[in-house]
Amino acid sequence: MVVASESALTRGERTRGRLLEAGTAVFAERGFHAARVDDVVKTARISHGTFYLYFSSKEDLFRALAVEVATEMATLAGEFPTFPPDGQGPAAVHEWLCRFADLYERAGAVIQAWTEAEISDSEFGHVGGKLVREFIGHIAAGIRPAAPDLDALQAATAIVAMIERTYYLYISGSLRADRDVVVDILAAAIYAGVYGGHARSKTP
Amino acid sequence: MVVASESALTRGERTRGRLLEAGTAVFAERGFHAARVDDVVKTARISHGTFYLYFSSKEDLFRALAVEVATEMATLAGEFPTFPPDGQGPAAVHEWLCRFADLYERAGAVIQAWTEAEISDSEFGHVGGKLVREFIGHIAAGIRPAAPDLDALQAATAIVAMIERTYYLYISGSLRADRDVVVDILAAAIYAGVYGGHARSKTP
Amino acid sequence: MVVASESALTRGERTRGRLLEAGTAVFAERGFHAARVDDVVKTARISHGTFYLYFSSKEDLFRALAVEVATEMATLAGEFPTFPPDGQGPAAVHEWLCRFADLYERAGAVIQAWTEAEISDSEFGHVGGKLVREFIGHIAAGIRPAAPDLDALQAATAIVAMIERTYYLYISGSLRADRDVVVDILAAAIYAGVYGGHARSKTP
Amino acid sequence: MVVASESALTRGERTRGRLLEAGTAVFAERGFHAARVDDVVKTARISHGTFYLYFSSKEDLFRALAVEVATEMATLAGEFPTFPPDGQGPAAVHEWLCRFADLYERAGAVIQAWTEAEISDSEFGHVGGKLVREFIGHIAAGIRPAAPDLDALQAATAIVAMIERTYYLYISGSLRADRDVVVDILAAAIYAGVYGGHARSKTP
DNA sequence: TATGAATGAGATTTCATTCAT
DNA sequence: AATGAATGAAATCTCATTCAT
Repeated sequence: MVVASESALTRGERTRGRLLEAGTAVFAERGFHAARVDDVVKTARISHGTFYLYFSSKEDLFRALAVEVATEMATLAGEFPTFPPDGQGPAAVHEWLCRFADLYERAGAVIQAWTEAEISDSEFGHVGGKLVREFIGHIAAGIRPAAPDLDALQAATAIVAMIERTYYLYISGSLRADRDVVVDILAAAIYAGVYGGHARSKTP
Repeated sequence: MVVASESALTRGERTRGRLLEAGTAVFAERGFHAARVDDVVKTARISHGTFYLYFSSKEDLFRALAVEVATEMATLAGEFPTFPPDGQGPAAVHEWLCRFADLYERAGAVIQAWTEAEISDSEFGHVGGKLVREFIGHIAAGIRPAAPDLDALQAATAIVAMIERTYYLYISGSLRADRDVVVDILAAAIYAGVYGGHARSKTP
Repeated sequence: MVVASESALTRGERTRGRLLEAGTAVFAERGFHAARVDDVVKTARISHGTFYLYFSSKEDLFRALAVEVATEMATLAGEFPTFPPDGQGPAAVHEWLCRFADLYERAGAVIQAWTEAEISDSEFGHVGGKLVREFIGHIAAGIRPAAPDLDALQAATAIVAMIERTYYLYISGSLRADRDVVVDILAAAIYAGVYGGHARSKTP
Repeated sequence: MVVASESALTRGERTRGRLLEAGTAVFAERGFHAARVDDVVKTARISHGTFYLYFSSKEDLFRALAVEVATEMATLAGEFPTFPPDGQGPAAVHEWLCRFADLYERAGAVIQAWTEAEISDSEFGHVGGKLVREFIGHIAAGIRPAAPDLDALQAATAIVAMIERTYYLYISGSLRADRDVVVDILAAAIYAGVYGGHARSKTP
């Protein structure tokens, strides 16, 4: 029998995909420890048994998600714009921050859960630490030309910390501000830090 | 009858204190969800039964610790130095950051656990959000005189986010830097942001 | 494919059934409060975990049993014979009392436990009260034609109370009498009460 | 110092008395198994330690209460009026049933708890069985002269069962009737059973 | 490839009882 | 005679994982 291959994915690949999606949703809602495999399989509408055909454990599912996110993060970090020394190019940073916001909105939950998992499990901690250092390195490379007199690595550290936690506060609802405002806050702070001037808000 | 050594604390108060201490240690080591009451009572060297004389559940113990930490945080925030408009007073901020570091070193675990608990439990989330906004408000009050042309609340948001996450990265080991360096990074970044200049590191 | 022995019950249904049976036995032996889930699962030869797949708690298992018993009780009550006005038909009451005895022997434990549960839990109390009133109503309907001059509902109340507690005394061993004798006592008492005469015992 | 002995009871006796009172109340409200020593000492407003100065265990307290009740029961049973053969003396039975009602109202809880305790503990069971047989014996002695042709012991069994459970249904709220009506129902049923006639209700 | 019933180790919580004061 | 903090055995319940179908 000839089946028109409408879908490029095998059944197994689709099941795996649904589990990854469900995992993202459940880890987002409940965090790593509080998330139960039961929640994941109910969300994905598959059985417990099937779960273990694709992932060897709850941790394994998380690892898979974390790898996905880490890859996207690394890619995004590599695309952080190089600051020209003359203080030009604010639009590029602004646009990059928006892309970061998109990613964080989708994957912030996994990043949070990472933090949570990190405490007890050293493996994630190491991977996470490495990712953070890589991320900082990329940002440092971007700002170095603009301000050679400040320690780019140190400045980048502060910038990364600020970006991550500001988005977290935004997502968690602690900050009562619009997303545009958040992006502006961050852009302004980065400019102030790197160029020593006060970049004014873009959105009226 | 004269009592030789009148203890200032009753037996019960001492036991409660030991449980709070043990709780801090265990939440620090394992995080909120992974922490077991069993770990807490073993650390405090008391029995399971006694634990439930003082706290109705693991959540209840956490709540008590969180209130303690929140109080200390609020106090510290209220003592953030006011920036004189002439760019003086770096020493005061530096000293304040050191005090924050002390507090974070002691209580960071509870703050992390707070984040973790926040996801599923709305009560903590609300309290946490309120605390963050208060904290930001105090910092904003401190920097407002120095740079009236930037939105102090927005700047304070970025600063608080940066401070918190930078210390977190330091404590979690993702940053391979000394504590002095971390304090310097933050001080420099805050100065750059507020005064628009590059405050150079104190430690060579 | 032809399945050799198609079981009418799924595996799950059989497990649930075994738990209900085990519950009846354990509540019978130890009463409601003293019964431990551990006893039930050991009797049913299944694991603790499985128990909680079928019942959310010990109370829940009891509820299920109570519903079963209440249904049987209600059915039996509905079949109480109508007394012909001429004092005929002792055999029918005698036979009905035997059926009640059978039910009480099987389910008396649950009825006792009901009483026990009733004290603290209002839900069971209400259900139990309703069941008793229904039961009394059916008996009242049966005796009304025989003795229209006595308040059938009041007489039925006394009859039901007497039946229940007499069987209880018999089951609990307080009465040192054979079951046949117990049935005779009750039949005689009911006849005496309803027809105003002394129905003599059947067993010499 | 001379103390006017206003109270004939020592402090210890008063404490013991308060524990007995509290025990009655708590067993009444929660039943034997669900009653916690904590409830008893809180009700009596004494400490856990003191409880164990007077009673060696929760069961011991119950035993003491049960003995009190059993004694009162036995006394009351001994005062059941003798039925004259001519069908006179309804007033005496009516009055006796009222006294039983008083006792049951005060001590019914202990009687219920007895039933509950009986299941697991054989000692109480035996004592309870003996009490019931004694009780039945006294009632049998009372009705024997009235109706020599019926087996007085069997009739008494039915009467006792009926009385006990009817009051129970009344106390537990399953019966929605006034106490006077309950007494009347029982009196009527006893008369009908013993004299073979329909004794009509006393209360209009 | 999929199912879902079953498992059992381990977590939380309760409460009768003891003991130092 | 009284206190109440502390105990610990035992009970309830959860959930990641396995396994027979």
